[in-house]
Amino acid sequence: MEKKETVTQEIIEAARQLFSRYGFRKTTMEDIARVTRKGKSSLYYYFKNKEEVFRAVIIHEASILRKALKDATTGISDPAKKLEKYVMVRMHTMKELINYYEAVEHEHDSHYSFIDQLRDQFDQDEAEAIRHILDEGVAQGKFQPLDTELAANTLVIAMKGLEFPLVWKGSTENLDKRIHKIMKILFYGLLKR
Amino acid sequence: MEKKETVTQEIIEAARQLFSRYGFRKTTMEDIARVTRKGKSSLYYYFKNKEEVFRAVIIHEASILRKALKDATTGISDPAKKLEKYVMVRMHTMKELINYYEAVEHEHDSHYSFIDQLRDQFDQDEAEAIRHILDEGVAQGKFQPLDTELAANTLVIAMKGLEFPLVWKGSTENLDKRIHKIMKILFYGLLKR
DNA sequence: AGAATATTTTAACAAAATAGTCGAAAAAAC
DNA sequence: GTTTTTTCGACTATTTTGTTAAAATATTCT
Repeated sequence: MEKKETVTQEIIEAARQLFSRYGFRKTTMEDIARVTRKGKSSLYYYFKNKEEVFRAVIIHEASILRKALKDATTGISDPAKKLEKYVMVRMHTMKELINYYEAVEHEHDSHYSFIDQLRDQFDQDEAEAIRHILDEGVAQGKFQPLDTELAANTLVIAMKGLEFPLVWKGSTENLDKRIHKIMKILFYGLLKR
Repeated sequence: MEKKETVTQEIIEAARQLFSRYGFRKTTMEDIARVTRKGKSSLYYYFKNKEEVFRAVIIHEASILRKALKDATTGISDPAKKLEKYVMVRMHTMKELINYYEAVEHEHDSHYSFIDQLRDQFDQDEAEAIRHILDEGVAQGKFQPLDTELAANTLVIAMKGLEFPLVWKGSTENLDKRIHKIMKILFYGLLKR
């Protein structure tokens, strides 16, 4: 009945911890089983395979991120501030997810195309969310009239560009400064006046 | 010549990072090789096996800890403050070494007796260092006369007792409070007056 | 109760990963 | 140019790991 759903969630939570700490490769089904206090085989009653567990975790995390972004920006009316807040939260949250990244980026060669699929989906959603903010800005006469779809895509690419150094050095101050700098450049080209 | 020593140190440093992040089990020789930009086989020119690398790392860390303790306490003349500082630094540094712990504690059953050896040696050194501080306190008339050897051993055991909850929750504030509390209790039973 | 269904465990196995070996090539020292 | 030191790739043996199927156990329903 609902038991299955509960256990599924427990497994996802356990897997989330492990994946985020050790990455996909170094996390074994046995690790997950141990944390959930189950036999390794029992996991296969809830998930078809390891990849499915990973997919579930990623989707779960993505929804968390989406909610965080929504919560952080809903109160803000000024589009510029909203955009900056969005980028800020997005980058900081993404900082927690580096290990998934690493797990994914490195063995990108082989058969992990489902990740690319998820990523593309997420990028698309993100571009749309940003475009919405940009449209708002244009409608309010705060932003210059522009191709918001193109601009949104550009911003997504820029954020992805910022992610890579994030993997290397975990210094939060530098990240904030970098974000601020880029946002400022962006705004001075974007804002009317 | 000295090249060998240099490379050995580089390997130890790389292994240190990896072991502390992933633990003994999840760190592979290939991981270490990758970080040091060497072929996996090359490592065996410097170390007999994985266990040897681990041993070298542990020994290195132990010496670091010893130095940190010495540096932190040498300037302090008041034995009570010195003792508190010692415990504080020791616990906080130990916090970084949890992953070694995990790596060791879990597969304690099998052939890792060399760890116990190292641990015993370290405990002994520690007890001696603490006893020295206690002796000083007694000599200065700040501490009640007491069996300093017994007291030192007790303190070592107390610190080890504090380590376990440390594995569970990483909250630094709670740790500080707990340490403070214990130290206070200890001092009120220890200090003259 | 016992039948039907849901969940867990056991045992097994193939494929992948991993620790460790060896000899030969490269590089460095002499 | 010979010797010594260092690196590396190919190979092997062993262990780990993902996955499956069937048996065992627990839970729910009638």
